[in-house]
Amino acid sequence: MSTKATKREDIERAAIELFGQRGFHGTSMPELAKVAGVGPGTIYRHFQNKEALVNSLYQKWKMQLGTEVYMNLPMQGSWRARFKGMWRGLFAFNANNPGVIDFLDFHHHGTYLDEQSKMIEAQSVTVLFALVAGAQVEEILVDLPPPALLAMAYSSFIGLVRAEREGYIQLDEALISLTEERVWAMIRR
Amino acid sequence: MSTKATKREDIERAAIELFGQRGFHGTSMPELAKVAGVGPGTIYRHFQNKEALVNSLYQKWKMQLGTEVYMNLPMQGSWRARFKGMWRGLFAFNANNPGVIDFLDFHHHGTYLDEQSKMIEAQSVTVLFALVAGAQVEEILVDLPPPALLAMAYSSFIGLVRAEREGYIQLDEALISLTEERVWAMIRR
Amino acid sequence: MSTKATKREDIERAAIELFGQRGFHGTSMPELAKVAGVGPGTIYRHFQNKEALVNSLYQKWKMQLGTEVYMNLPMQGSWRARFKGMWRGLFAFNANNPGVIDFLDFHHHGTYLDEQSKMIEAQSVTVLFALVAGAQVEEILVDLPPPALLAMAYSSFIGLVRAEREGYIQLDEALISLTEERVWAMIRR
Amino acid sequence: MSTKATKREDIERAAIELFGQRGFHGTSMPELAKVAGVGPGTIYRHFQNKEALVNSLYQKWKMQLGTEVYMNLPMQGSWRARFKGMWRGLFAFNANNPGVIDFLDFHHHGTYLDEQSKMIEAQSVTVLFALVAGAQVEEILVDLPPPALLAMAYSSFIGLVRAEREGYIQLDEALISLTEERVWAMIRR
DNA sequence: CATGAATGAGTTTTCATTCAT
DNA sequence: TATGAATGAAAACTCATTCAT
Repeated sequence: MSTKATKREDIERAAIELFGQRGFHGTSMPELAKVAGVGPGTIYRHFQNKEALVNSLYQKWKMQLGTEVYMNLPMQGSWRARFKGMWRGLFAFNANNPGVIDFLDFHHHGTYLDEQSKMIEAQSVTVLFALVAGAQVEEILVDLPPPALLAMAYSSFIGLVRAEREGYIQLDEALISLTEERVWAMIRR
Repeated sequence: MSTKATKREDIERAAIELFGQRGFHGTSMPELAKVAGVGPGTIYRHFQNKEALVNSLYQKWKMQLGTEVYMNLPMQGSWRARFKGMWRGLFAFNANNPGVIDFLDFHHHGTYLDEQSKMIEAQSVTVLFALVAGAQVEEILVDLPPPALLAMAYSSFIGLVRAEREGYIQLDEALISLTEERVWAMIRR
Repeated sequence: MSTKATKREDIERAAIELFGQRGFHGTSMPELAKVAGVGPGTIYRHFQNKEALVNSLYQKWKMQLGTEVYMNLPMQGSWRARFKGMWRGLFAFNANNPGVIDFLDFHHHGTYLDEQSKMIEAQSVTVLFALVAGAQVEEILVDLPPPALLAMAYSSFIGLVRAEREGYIQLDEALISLTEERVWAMIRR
Repeated sequence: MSTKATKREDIERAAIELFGQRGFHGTSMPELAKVAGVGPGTIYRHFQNKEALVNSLYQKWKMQLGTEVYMNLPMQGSWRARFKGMWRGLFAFNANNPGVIDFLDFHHHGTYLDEQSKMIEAQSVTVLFALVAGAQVEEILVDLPPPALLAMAYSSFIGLVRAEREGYIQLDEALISLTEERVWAMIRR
């Protein structure tokens, strides 16, 4: 566990937190450095500049989210089981990586995202569209445009995470389970 | 149609557009002035400063949204009819005031929102919680914490608006009707 | 008494007051217009610009001060009587034209004074130097460099005016008379 | 001799010079930075803003002036000796800290002075009033209101400093001594 | 490698001045 | 002639980035 690795992680943690709360332009580098417990100059030993920092984080976590959620998705079970896996995977990811969902959602359409970030975003969307379309072919999911279906389901997740962050609810096992049932009721045929 | 009113409206339109797309800190005043077609100094004849501008818009539109959606809400009809009214009202509002939903959602948790803005936000949330709780007492809506139920439903709306803005879907009458059915399926007992 | 004359006078009065209190750069034209009770544009119908306004006032009052003080200066009396006349003349001028002494003193060395203003300033100084030198030749005044003698005497006047403006003293007949005696004691041989 | 201390001192020197010559509002920060030989942003690393800068300087030098002049004031000598000490102390201060007297006099009544600055000003005035009143009780000084006496004496000092700055006189030992005699003649009973 | 003082380009904001009414 | 809304150049101030230590 070298010092470099630790400092870099401190910076990344602080960046997720501040970018997720105040946004990219609302977060200054000296502020970020202070929260990370490093000097402003140190950030530039690990990231070329502010844009490189957001993009690095966006790509890392967008891919991480995809990976973790897919790992929770049983490939041979029923569609219902798969959805259950995804839903639980999303909340597990959020619980294990606090602030990351906010960060990803906030920076979703930033003008500072580079080609790589946009590509990863587009790919993950494409994969999900295909998944939904597949379930529709099998007459499992309701027959709406996949982007609409996905938007409603994923936004529901986002909304619940936000509601918890704002202190309105507590996302425990029971609530995750209940909400999973309701969202399934929304999207299933 | 005085010049003053027109300039102020131009500024407000440009601010809704740019703040909604790039955020508060991501929008510069000269940029905003250019889009509004006025000189930078002119903005300050109508709004004390940048913060006063966002807050003015936030308050105006948050209240407008509440008013318009409630006006579409039949007070003596069934709960189902009421929900249908609200859902249609939300999309009508979005269609009539493009960009405003994005603006309100983006600035929802800004550190630059003043007390007045936070109060309006809190009030609108309180009213909706009460509405949901009422429907739960009558065993119409599913028995989840009202904030959770509301978060899922409202976020679904937000998600659909975003999906349209990003070009994935077209929010026509048919789709609004279908999504209304699906969201109702999610929240009803 | 045309409207124009009145407005111009209102502007001049406001300018003397504000320039004398906050200085040239510390006074804004809209502010000045408000105190004068006119629109900002109106000032520019009477004065080419802000600099022309100060210079006009500086020249007018510097000359007026010279004239009034000289009119109180008996040409055939004793030097003592002449000084008494000047001293009384200065305070009479200050009483009749409140704020003007502050204005003249404040703007004494402004970079915005034009050639004409500087010439009037220089002339009035030259005349006074000659007067002092004359009294020294007659062995009436103490033998210091005229600028030094003048600086001490005139500054004493300024100091008294300031002290009254700040509320420390009341410049009534008695005090003017007493201070005249003391300043004469300072400068006489 | 750290770089930080030097830069801060450069800024303070430039500020005394420019504020003393052109006034607070007549001096721009970039201009000040250029004279100080630093970047505009550097000023803000040492002073919160322009007002904090003037106030810091005003307080520092007002107190320094008081201290230095009092140190030259023999406590057991005659009143005459005390006055001589003060008068010499004032000119010594002016010679050692060129521009500071102009700065203090110019900013004496600025609207940008904060409570702390006004308090220091008020305190120094109060102390001097008491000193004068004490000398009057002992029938040393002439019986005028202390503020009037003080105004005349201190203004004479200011007038002499200004006259030198404008090139009319040279404040050498001899002239300081002679003016001291004349001012004493003015204020003594 | 890490730092943080220094920088200057860019931001928010002010204000002298203009000009359509 | 008087106005005041509008302007844009210039002011105060911020902050991403650099570089000497």
